[in-house]
Amino acid sequence: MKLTPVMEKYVLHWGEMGSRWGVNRTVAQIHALLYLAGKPLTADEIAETLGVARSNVSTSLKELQSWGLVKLLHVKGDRRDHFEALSDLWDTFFAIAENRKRRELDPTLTVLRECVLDGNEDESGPEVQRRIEAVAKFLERLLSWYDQIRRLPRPALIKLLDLGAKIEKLLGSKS
Amino acid sequence: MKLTPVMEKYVLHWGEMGSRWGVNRTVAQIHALLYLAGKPLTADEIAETLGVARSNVSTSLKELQSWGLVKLLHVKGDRRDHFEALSDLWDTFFAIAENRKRRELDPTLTVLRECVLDGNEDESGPEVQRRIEAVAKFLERLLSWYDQIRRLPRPALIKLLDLGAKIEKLLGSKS
DNA sequence: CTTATCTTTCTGTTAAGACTGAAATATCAG
DNA sequence: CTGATATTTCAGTCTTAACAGAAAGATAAG
Repeated sequence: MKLTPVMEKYVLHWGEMGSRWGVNRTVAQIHALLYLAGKPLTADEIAETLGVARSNVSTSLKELQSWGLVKLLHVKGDRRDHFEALSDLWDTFFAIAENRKRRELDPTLTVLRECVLDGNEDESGPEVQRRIEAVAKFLERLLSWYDQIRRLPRPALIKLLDLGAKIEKLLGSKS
Repeated sequence: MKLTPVMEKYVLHWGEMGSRWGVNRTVAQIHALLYLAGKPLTADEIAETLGVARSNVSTSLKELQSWGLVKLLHVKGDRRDHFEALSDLWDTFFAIAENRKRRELDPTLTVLRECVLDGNEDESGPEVQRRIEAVAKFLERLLSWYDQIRRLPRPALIKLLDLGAKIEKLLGSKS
């Protein structure tokens, strides 16, 4: 698959952003490529297009699949695996958010709770304990909000987004 | 400054999370330490407490200040600089969000817009252009929402958070 | 069963960036 | 101005993680 200048720019930038977000550059590039391609590609095509080792593509695809961002499928009359990215951006967004939450936020919350529990038999005065509890509470609040928002039907989500700060009026009147 | 077991656990975990989020581990640890300390510390105290080089602390503090997460202040009768973390969690949250947005999302949006503009003289059919535009629009929407939410007065923010999915009802009735 | 094709795992290399310790610079007191 | 103290910059070392290439492992066709 040949990349046009714009496609290349998009793919390269996505890779760059990926590495800032703790995502392997190649993984991000592959995801970008699959998203743009809009049709299933084989691992070989990907490797050739991006100029990376075949083995690297294999590993990256596995990771993308584990994140649920890429699906494996087969094309009739072809033995090779083909790969395709999610096309819906909201699905993509939540897939990423969900994974990051699970890998980063959830463990943090666990540790924070442990810290709160251990607080009693620790010499770090009440002030420190209060601070740690505050962080725990803050994270819990944020996560529980996210969990609820995530389940909203798509139209409600969009409405909420488009409403923006005007939400303030609604809040004021109702609660 | 001596760390109790709980404080150490908190600081170490925060450092660990930092590195996952693309933040230097030491930077994150220092921030955690300052948050827990609740009083201004000197660079030397920090270096000794965390067991890292003094120079490393200097660089990290500079970064934390540039993010607006840590303030420099002086204690009467002491020539040394003292450092203190923001104590309000919402302020901290938005300081971090704001910086990440500026460093990561804004540049991405710029690139996406360039891609859309360059799309005309590019050979990558209309389907690819449509996809890139979709991403640009999605990001724009998200960012504009964030910009508005960020400005909400604290109580409104909390109300919004506590409301969670019940927001759906409000949305349905009003718009 | 055998061969051809495709995929994954493994190991050594390389590159990026964090970190240290030393040297340089700045700031204040006397 | 001089000495003492505090801070920053810099150059080299060390660590970590991405990556390529080779080898091993699957899987399907014939």
